Amino acid sequence: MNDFERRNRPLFPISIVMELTELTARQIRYYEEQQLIKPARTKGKHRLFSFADIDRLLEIKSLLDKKVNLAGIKEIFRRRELEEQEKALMKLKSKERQISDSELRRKLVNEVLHQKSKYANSQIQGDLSRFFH
Amino acid sequence: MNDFERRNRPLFPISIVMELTELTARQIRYYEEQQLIKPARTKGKHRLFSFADIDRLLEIKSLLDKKVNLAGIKEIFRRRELEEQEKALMKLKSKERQISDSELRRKLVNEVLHQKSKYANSQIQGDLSRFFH
DNA sequence: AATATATGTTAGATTTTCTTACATGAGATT
DNA sequence: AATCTCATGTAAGAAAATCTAACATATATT
Repeated sequence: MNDFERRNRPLFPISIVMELTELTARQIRYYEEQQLIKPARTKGKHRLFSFADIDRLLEIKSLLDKKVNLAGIKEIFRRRELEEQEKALMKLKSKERQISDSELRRKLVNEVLHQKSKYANSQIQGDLSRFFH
Repeated sequence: MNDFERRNRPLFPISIVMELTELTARQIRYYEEQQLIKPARTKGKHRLFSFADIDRLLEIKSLLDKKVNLAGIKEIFRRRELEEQEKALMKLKSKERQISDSELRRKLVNEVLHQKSKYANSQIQGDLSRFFH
């Protein structure tokens, strides 16, 4: 289980989340209705919250304190997610570059080891060849 | 909130603990009956488990796999708790010793600063006193 | 004044958990 | 072999927790 899975694993019933966040059930459900959080559900439709959900709720609370309305909070979250996607993409690309770099290096080493250099048939080799055999 | 409080905070309903430990409700309740765990309760008597409880349950499971019976597991837990109490005591004592050491140091410094040294009225001071005032 | 937003409250239905009691399979004991 | 003990399964009925939906309301916005 990686960090992402640990943070997003559904674990907590609403009663515990109420305690941890000092929000009412009504507030929590309303924020879900407004799509600021998407807690998991049991088979019986009871909500199950993750650590990530709780963090979000705490942030919602703090932003509401700063008079940001729910639309604003939603937008803030949306932007952060875009940023994070962006970052993930950059990371992926950088990994791809790394891979192709190392691939390139591997090929070059291979060529050198097997004398498949571009210059294998070049003037230079021709020029030097008289010193061999 | 310190580490102890974090590990012992009642958070999880039995359904989640069942998932995390792969134990049945019957098993979990039975282990409680045998006093191997003591989960907290809500006002309405529903069990609430902490991270520490979950760790214990996983250990119970692993020991049962090794054919240790519940009495054995209980004894193992009891011994570990005694050891831990022991350690906590040693730590406390060492802290006390530290405190009395620093107290002693403070007093010595105080004495030196205020010329309350044993030697304040010694020959030596008497000898040097003629060079002053 | 009318509207929108965020939250409170209540009611009835559904889900989850509780306790208690009886059942059972595998080993240990007689 | 019969009996006992231990750990677990299963079922029933009660109680607690959560759900959704609806209506209520205070404050801010238009």
